[in-house]
Amino acid sequence: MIALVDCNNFYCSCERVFQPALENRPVVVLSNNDGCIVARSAEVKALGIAMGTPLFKVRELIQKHNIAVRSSNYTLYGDMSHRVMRTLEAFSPDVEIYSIDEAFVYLDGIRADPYDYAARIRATVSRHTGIPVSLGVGPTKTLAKAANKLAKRRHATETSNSFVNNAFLKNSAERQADTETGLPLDAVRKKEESPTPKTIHEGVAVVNTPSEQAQTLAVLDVEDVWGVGPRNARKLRRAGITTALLLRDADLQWIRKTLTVTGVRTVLELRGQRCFQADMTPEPNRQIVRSRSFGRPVTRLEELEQAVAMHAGRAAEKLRAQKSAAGLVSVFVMTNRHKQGPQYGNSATLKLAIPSDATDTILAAALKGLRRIYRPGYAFKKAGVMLMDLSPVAAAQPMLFAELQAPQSSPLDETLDAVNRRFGSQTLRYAAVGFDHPWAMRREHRSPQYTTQWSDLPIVKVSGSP
DNA sequence: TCTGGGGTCCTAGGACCC
DNA sequence: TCTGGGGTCCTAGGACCC
Repeated sequence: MIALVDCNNFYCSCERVFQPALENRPVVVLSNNDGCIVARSAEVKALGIAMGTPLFKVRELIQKHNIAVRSSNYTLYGDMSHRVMRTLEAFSPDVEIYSIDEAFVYLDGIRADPYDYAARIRATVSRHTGIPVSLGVGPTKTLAKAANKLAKRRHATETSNSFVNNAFLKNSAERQADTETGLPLDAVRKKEESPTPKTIHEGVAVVNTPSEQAQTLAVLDVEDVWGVGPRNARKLRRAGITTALLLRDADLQWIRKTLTVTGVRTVLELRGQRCFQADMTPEPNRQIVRSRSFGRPVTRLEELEQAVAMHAGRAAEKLRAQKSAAGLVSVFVMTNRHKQGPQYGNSATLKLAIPSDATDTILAAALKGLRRIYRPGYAFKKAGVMLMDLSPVAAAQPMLFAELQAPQSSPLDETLDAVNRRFGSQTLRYAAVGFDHPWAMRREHRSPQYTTQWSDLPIVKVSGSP
């Protein structure tokens, strides 16, 4: 069996751990530049604010419901994620970290009852980190994902009842029935009690026996299946496949034709056959991208150069961290497509004579590319650097006639990385990055870096003490 | 005023090889 | 008059994930 552990509203939960006053308040966390809402507490979801909504569109709702707003604080979230993952590793030798807030925990060889074990994991993560998690357990990754959806619904029912209109808890069939019958929500909720009382409770769901599988998939909308995106969901719905159960039982030939092999794998996984293997030791990335929107429009080449130099430097750091060298350096700029006015976007890709991980080489290539694509008279919104054709440093292939004496790694970069690891990113940087960045990202609501900055440590006041 | 960032995999079609 | 068959590699674009 495989358990999918998913942190609930992860970024919001991180904020709450260090500011308990947020506990019973609706909370949102914003994307870079404070642009969109990328994380919502249960209360906010219940208000119907969608993932990815631009902040300026819901200003009034935020006022009205006293929603707490935070800029994203990736230093904090990254550290909290690490703590959660370390805790999980105590429960199984095989933990696959899938994203910042999710991990597959393999329970093969673990004797305990899966439900009890999952409940213990949940309680321990909560005690060690303060982060609430949901666990879905099933024989394949896709079924574990499905079980997790069920576990989350249950959890949400328990925590957000004061905000209700729990429309999002039910699948569309039930949503429909609900408006038709006009039944009070509580009555509706009783109808959807778990298949077997013990298998779904308190943020944990186990989907194992054939009947558990069928009952779970029957109440899951087809778009909620892992691997089915909005495009394919529309195709499936047009063909009458509206639930995960109908997808599971669909004709494989037809699926192959309509959704390619990716779809076939998903269907087989729903049938209990493992197609997505465990991946405990992730391969290095095949491509590295660093880009940011600007806090305000940028028109001058010099400012773009500083931004591109910064992205090139950070991309190179990431490259060195995974011990790769890049063969191709690409740079891109674009204007704001949401705005009136002349639009322009372009990219340039340069091939390095020898694959390199050196900041100076990559930075020089990126700036060269930028000067090639820059056009005056445009208000740029975003710039970025992309590294491709990556290979392990040890195996870097020089071109036949290139000079061979190029060093594999520069002592300068090694020092730069060491200093920045210790004193923080960008402590030491190339002069091309510059100093004042009026175009820098906006983060007006950022919380302190509680766990990674001495100066930001939370202070505990004991009552009665000064 | 204000609209994120970073990835992967698959396929079709073109270019090319013998 | 007649114009094969089989293969690889690369890339752009689409779809998905968080």
